[in-house]
Amino acid sequence: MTTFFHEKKSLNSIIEALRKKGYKATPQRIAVCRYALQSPTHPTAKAIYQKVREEYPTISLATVYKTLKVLKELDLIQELPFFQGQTRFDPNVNPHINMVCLKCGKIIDLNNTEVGIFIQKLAQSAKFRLKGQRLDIYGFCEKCFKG
Amino acid sequence: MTTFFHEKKSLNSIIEALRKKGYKATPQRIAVCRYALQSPTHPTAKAIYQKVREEYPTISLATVYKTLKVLKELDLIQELPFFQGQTRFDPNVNPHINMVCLKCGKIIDLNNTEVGIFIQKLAQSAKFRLKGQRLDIYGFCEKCFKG
DNA sequence: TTGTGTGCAAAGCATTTGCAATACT
DNA sequence: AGTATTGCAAATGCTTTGCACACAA
Repeated sequence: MTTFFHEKKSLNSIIEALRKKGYKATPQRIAVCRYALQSPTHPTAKAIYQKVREEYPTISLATVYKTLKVLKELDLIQELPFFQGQTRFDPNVNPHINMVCLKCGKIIDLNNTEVGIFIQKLAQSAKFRLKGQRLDIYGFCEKCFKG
Repeated sequence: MTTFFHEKKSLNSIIEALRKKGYKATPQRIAVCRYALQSPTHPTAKAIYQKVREEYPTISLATVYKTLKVLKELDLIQELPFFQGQTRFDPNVNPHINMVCLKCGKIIDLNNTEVGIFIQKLAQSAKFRLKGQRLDIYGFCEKCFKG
């Protein structure tokens, strides 16, 4: 079974998760979370910054980076370093495939239930204690291939 | 079936591949190829530079980067951007799993024949024209988990 | 011989850090 | 009130680029 979208976290659960670990739920952090954790576009830090600045004009890029670091620590987000210093952030931390189009640059998540099982079996056979994964496929999406 | 090592390319075939595309087979390039294409350690550009400099003291980091760019273009190497600006280079361009140990930092290739078939099927079902892949699993290798 | 490649130094970027002022809890 | 966080500017580190000289074909 394959689906294309992941479950979005509620803001309240995020605020709770921050406080539980001793982090303060500042308006800047909440704004970054709102965008970073609910965007399906795998945004870069800069893209998050520019979006959040629309409603929070004084926020700095440094704050965005610091917040992303916290979200990573809380396991609410996954960092995906790409080529040319393009690091993207993925709020889907479950085993899934990032389908990366080499033409339009879009990244679509492929949430396939078999994926997790498959890598679990592989890890087990190599006596590897699995903690996370990053599964990218590169190529052309249907639209770009046809066009 | 799973194996841990990939077939190493001969230097002659590499020189041929360079010339065929109009690139000159300079001693610097050959030295970089010898290390980058035959190392199982997924070295960084800097590590390649330091290794090659042992026998070629005048080589510059810029030349290493330029050579790696050429090797990527010739599809002889895969670039793997990691966290904290750590970009590693993998001479194994066939579908395989990079088993990344979060403790010792070692990356071991898992060449499993099913992997390629599995992602091909997934791509097909999503009408995605597959060109390449990057499949990482993160966790602890047997040695680090036991110790 | 000719145009590509090398090596150096400088530039370009993404990300991180130090610190004084600010504001959550 | 007390301490973590913000925002700025500077620093860091990887990678790229421009250019004069060297060299592979």
